[in-house]
Amino acid sequence: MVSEIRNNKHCQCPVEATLEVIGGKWKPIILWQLRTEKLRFSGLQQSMQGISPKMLTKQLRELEEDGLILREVYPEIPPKVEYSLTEFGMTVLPVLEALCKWGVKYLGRECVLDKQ
Amino acid sequence: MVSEIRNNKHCQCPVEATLEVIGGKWKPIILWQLRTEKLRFSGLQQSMQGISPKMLTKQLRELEEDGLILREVYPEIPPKVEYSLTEFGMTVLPVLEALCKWGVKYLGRECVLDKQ
DNA sequence: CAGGATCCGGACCGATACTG
DNA sequence: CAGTATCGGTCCGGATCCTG
Repeated sequence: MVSEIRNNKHCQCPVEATLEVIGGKWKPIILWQLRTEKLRFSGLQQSMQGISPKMLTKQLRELEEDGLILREVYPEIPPKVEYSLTEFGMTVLPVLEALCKWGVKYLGRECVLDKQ
Repeated sequence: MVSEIRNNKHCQCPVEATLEVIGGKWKPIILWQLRTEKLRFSGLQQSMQGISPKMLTKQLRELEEDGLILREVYPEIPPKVEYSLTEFGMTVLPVLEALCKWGVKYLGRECVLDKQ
């Protein structure tokens, strides 16, 4: 199923595959929020300024399909759903940190250029 | 200029900024191709199965704006243009390798799942 | 050779309203 | 509370044709 999606998008290349998984607009933030704690849907929504429920749902489902996060539903009224990183999901954190580190360098460099 | 683009896309976050820079569909491949050698437009086009000239141009211009690659025009007829990595562009290679490494893990895991 | 111009479908993504 | 449904705008990216 997941591989079908991948194949549709011609993702033989590991780099592209990774970008498909974590490259979604909100996915890095979601993963980062879940790094230290389980969060509920509303918790995530609040911690991410202004994301629409539709988008949040979509990104969460994709991350779940890709095995990075776990979705736990508690059969209660009102409903309660908790999201957390899987073990595999945690393996992506160093990648995010690498991206972040380079991003800092890039943004800093950009400012220098702007001042010239 | 670059920062305006960035700001339009709300890129305060270093991770997102990085993804904007290298997240383009063909950009990782371009950067990877230029890792070891200068290449001409046609050379790049051949090494990347089926990219249209429009897209290649666009991605190259963006990478140039972001300071990752250098565009050298030789005033000849017929025209000759060579693309190469800048020093700054080389600093992104380890990031690509991190993405690649995790991608291999992800794709391998995916195959395992598919066989079950 | 290295692209620019144009057209177009579809994906991405936001806003809003509604529901079990 | 945790979503779904619907609408609509923007942009990505491919195909095709054209040019200095």
